[in-house]
Amino acid sequence: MTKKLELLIQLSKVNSIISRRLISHGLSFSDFIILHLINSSREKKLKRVELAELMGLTASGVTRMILPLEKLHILEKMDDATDARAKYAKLTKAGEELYKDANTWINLKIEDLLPDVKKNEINKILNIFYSIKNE
Amino acid sequence: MTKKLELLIQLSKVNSIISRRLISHGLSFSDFIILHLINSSREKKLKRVELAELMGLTASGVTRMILPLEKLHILEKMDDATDARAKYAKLTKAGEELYKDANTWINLKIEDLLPDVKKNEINKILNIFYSIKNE
DNA sequence: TTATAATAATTGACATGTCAAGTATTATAA
DNA sequence: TTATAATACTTGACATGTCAATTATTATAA
Repeated sequence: MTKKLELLIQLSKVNSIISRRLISHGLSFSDFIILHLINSSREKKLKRVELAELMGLTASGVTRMILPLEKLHILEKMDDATDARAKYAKLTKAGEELYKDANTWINLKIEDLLPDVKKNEINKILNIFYSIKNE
Repeated sequence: MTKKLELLIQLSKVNSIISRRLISHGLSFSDFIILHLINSSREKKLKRVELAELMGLTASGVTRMILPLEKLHILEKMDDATDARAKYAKLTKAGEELYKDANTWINLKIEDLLPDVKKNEINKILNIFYSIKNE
């Protein structure tokens, strides 16, 4: 078997494990990623297409992920001033609080999952990941 | 933001991209992984719990993944001689052919996705992945 | 301009899982 | 033995996506 295939199989396994273990404050790990990406963006708001690109999902998937977060008033819609097609998602006040709490908890949990990984190892892996383009 | 969180977010993204791009011969990448793990096992058969452990899924998820593959006669059930609870999944003749073809195609595609990754880099990443235990 | 193409988002139908509970069987401790 | 716990698997109800088609709007080329 090729090493690269083994790598992708283990990556899939790790992703499943991570997704099941990093659930907190009523948020799936994917939910948390959405909050995190919005909070980290320059203007604290992101369009569906931007989230889709950042997460490697389809725009459709993002629409479906965002919907329940809006219902729970964790995210809110915002129109784009110059493009009537686009809709931004941004954190509500409650969303910001929730994100802060979840972020603290998740980072502790991650330290637990990956205790001995060196920063330069992480950077090497990230460079490989960044090289994988979405089509 | 912590580097480790960034790593897990990118891992999730890469997993999504991989899952959408490595579809072949009517098999999802997860389907292919099942076939691959069975084919790579010593006795060319695996129980649901074994597959679940190897893939980082729940036994329930494995049951649901295997069902359509059995319907298509790609996999077949086998009873365990010494434990009436257990059911093995093994490749049918058609399943073996399908696996061979998909394996060739997928390895080419992977070479495309990860052209410049060195073997020793892969081994380092694998060691990190192997250290992440499923509870 | 104005027709044509491209982009942003959503929707219906479905795939691929999870979790909690249930069934059947096997292992263990009294 | 035999009651109790543990294991292997499945199922109902639901979450989290995909793909293909559709609507609305914006960009581009003639």
